[in-house]
Amino acid sequence: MASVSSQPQFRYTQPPSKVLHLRNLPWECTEEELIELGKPFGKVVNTKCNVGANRNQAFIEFADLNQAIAMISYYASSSEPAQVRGKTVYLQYSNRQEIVNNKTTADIAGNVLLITIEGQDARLVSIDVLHLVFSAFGFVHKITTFEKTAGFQALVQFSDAETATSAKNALDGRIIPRYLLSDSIAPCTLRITYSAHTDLSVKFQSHRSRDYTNPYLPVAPSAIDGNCQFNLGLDGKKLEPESNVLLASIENMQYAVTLDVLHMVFSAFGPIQKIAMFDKNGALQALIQYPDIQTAIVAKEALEGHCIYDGGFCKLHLSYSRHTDLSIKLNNDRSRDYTVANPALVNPQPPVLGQQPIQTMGQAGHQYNGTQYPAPGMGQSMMPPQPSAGWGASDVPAMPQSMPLQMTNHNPYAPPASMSQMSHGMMQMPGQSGIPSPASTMPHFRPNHM
DNA sequence: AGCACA
Repeated sequence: MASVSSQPQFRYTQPPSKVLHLRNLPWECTEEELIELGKPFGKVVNTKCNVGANRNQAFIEFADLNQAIAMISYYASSSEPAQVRGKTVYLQYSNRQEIVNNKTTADIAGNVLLITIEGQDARLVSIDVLHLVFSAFGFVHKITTFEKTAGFQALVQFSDAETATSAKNALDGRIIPRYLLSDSIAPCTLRITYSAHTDLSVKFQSHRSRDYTNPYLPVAPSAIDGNCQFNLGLDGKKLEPESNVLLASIENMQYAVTLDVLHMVFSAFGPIQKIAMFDKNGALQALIQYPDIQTAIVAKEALEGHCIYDGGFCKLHLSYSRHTDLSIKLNNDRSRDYTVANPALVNPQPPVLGQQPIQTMGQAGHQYNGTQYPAPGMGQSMMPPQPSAGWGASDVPAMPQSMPLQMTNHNPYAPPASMSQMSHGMMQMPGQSGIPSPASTMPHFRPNHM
């Protein structure tokens, strides 16, 4: 009972070390918090956080072995467990005697972030979605994407390391908000480190790379047509069971497409029960519900690839939605239930911020399971330094609605400042004022028109 | 909730 020397080491027989191993830490745990935790027991000379596959482990190294013993002993007999922000932290002696800090390029702050997108459908995350996500923290200069053994990755270039750091701190380990992705895309987790790059080289605007500082950069031929898998949801990429609800993506939307326009176009094939419009991947999408699958099939076959307007404008791409019955909360300019003759619903409600029939954009922050993270840089005028909402409540919900189409139109690109000035989706496409509105331009849908 | 290293 006394002899332990050659036994495997169990938790109660771990030999003391001035290094303590901590687990079950919260995501946001910082070096400072580790120091706070250890400080009552001695001098913390080194820490290492975000350790392990889940990055919820850490190490604390004390100056003296007795200090580590004091901490272990204290919590061994304390009725209160060690905690970081209310979360119980489990402590034990490390099996090493000192912390080895391998500072790599991934740890050295820089203005370019290396993003690894994890998830079954990571490759389907468009560069526009990434741009949207990262723009919440400051002007994004450039993005390149590529495929490596690590999976689908992107480099995102900010002006400076501070902006990059705020984005990294806020987004590392988070998922891309669901409302930014097609319904059928599996959750995508972002893993973020610093890149050693300082200035990315982008030759073309394409589906793989963008330079947002240079609107005159030529568009890569591959991005002009054909290669639009990202905008299309998952057409052809995945098995899509037929459905009475069609998902329509509208490409090259030089003209506004209204609910009434969609109703008119899709009504040609049968009665429409419901329509819900929303922005996704920076493009307009709509769900159109027919009473039956057969009608939807006919409509899809007839309309796929056709344009609502002459000249290749507002090209439709259709897929089958997973929905079978849309939930329309209220009738407004973006969603309508044609089956309900409820007077209360017939008159459009006043506009609601971030209104979304399918998902409530205003609550998007809840995608993050209530975990709070620091304010994006753009929020400072509205919020104190440590707001509770991140981009969930104030910033990003406005953006999907205001996102200009970037590849399919040739608007002058919004200047950097506008991104942080944007509020509540009010940014209209610049340079479009001379184009007749669809209200005065009857959409002449022609089945044979390409 | 169980030991780090791009």
